[in-house]
Amino acid sequence: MSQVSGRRRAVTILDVARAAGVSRAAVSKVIRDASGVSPAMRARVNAAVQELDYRPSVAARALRGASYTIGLEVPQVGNRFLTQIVEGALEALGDTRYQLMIAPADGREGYGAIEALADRQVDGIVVVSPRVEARWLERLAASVPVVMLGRHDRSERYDTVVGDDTAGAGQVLEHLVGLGHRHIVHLTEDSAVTAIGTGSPHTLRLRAYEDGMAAAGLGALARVVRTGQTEKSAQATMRELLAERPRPTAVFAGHDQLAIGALAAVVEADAGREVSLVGYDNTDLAAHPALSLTSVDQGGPEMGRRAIGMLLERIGGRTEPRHHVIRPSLAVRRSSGPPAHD
Amino acid sequence: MSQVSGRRRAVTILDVARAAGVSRAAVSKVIRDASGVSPAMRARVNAAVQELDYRPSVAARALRGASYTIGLEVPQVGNRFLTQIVEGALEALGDTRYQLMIAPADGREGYGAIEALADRQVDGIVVVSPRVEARWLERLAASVPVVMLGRHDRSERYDTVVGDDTAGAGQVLEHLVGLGHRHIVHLTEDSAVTAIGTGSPHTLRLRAYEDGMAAAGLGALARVVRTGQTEKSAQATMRELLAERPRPTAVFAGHDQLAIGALAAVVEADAGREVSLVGYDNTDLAAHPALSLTSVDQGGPEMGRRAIGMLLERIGGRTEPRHHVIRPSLAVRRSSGPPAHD
DNA sequence: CTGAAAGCGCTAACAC
DNA sequence: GTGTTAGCGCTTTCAG
Repeated sequence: MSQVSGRRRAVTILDVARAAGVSRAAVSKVIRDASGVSPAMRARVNAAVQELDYRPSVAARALRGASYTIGLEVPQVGNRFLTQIVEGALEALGDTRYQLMIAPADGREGYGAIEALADRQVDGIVVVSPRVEARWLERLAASVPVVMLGRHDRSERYDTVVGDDTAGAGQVLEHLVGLGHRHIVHLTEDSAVTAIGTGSPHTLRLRAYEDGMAAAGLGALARVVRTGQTEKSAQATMRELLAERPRPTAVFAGHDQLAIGALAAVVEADAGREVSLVGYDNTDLAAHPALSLTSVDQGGPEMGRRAIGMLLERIGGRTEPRHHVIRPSLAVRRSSGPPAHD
Repeated sequence: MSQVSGRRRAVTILDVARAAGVSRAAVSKVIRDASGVSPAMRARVNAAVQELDYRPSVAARALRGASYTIGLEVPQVGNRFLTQIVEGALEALGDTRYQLMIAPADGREGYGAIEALADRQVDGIVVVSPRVEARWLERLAASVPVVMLGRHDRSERYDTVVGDDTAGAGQVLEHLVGLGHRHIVHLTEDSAVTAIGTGSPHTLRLRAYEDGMAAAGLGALARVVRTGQTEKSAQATMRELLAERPRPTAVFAGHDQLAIGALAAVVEADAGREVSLVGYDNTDLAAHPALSLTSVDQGGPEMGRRAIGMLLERIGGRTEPRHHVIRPSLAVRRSSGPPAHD
């Protein structure tokens, strides 16, 4: 009806049809460039579209078919690693007709953001939060193509893209042990994150840490310290570690955000030369010379690109699941070095 | 009809109505908790909703009325300042029934992301990119509530939230001049950004820089250096500045990302004590002890919160425009100090 | 090659 | 208080 609070009604396909003196169906064909339209009609319709500045309603389209929207659920907008994934995804979407929509799940627990995406009839969903039940995800995947990032358990219903967390953490351990460290602490998020079945990346990193310590004959020295998921809490936890005597000589953080928080405590205590620090994700910040954080690169942008690629394949009709594993590599920087005292 | 490539058809309101033995309208009323439903019916319907795991289609709803979606257009997903805005926005959306959807405009120029949002029938749009023509925005605002962030020119059609860039940059100049600096360079993005009418934040910061220099009797020493929008390019530009003799003693960067890039060059050259650096935005990184960057805080989260507040008011019916200005404050840290040699 | 008509899932009038 | 009905804007058979 009339405009709500002075809002203008949008131009519809009917307006265009009338202006061009053709049927709605004809307009529809032209804008989708479907076959079966004469050049003359195409020209008339296009002119009318231009003239009226017509834009098809995605909602109406979605009701019939596709919304040309890819949804990406992210647990935390501020997370640099996720940001890299998004950049890769955008790149892969490039000039397809699909638009990326990011639904932030910040704070609110549960599946709200993912459901919001599904409710909006997106054509495919990339899920990043690892705290999602596999069952639930399978149900979701029954109605819309899904690719899950960073989850190791495989499903018949959805695709996955993961880094090889075991290998990555293994490289860290080799590096630190190789430098001569023995008192190596693993700093990771509280157990909620490492307890999600065996599939969570952080669980695997934790296992690999324990295995690596054991393999180096340091099993008895292995020590896992939990902290919150923010930089601030990692900083606070690291302060406590630095107050201990003897101090651990190296800390392997579960991800860069924790590592960067820990680094803050190290800088405060001016203990840079005494304790080595290694992160995971090789966030762009890690390379900053003021931080120079040794970190495992697991190719965030590549993950994003791959995820989109798989989704587009699914949308295109593929039904067999695919699972892609990315090989990580360690970027060694100044935050790690030989222990000060042997 | 039947499922596309094995995809399950979603439960519709009709399924629920049948299961509950009532009409579709009744179901609709219950799920929107509109008035005029008996407790008994409400119970039956709710049971059926649970049973079938029914979720209303947002697309279908949008066709009639609201999509309960707020769109936020961001020019760059990796930008920490934008991230803060998003966090504020999420907070303000809290437990309203509105869902935030972020449309990243990364890279692609033009209004693609904003249009994508509008096409998807969002109930309101927050626009962050300052490179948008006022005209175009006014047209958009005629069909959907819009609030524009960081733009100084006022419109009758849309709301705005801005920091007082002139005051913020003024504080920086006072700070640096007060410390005794005379060779103060302003590092800002290439002219495309500072040339968008008089409304762009960066134009105002630039003006305030020039005015501040002049007011301090340093007009002749004023020097504006342009760089790209990435950390890397700021770093490269800063390297060149550091290679000059005499070096500038202070650099005021147009925003933290540039400042952080510049800081990388400073750290590389080990010139930390010789050149002061000030940023703008007071990004969370600025507070990190390894960077400790002096920066202007313009309340990103507050901007996000305010923007959402205004949008909800518009959606609620307000039609007169509102424009909100946030007072910035300077966070002084170790990156700025008195010049080494006078 | 073109147009008429049915219907996607939902809401809002309006009858009953 | 409850159900019927007419669309919202678009795509898609299916006749012509």
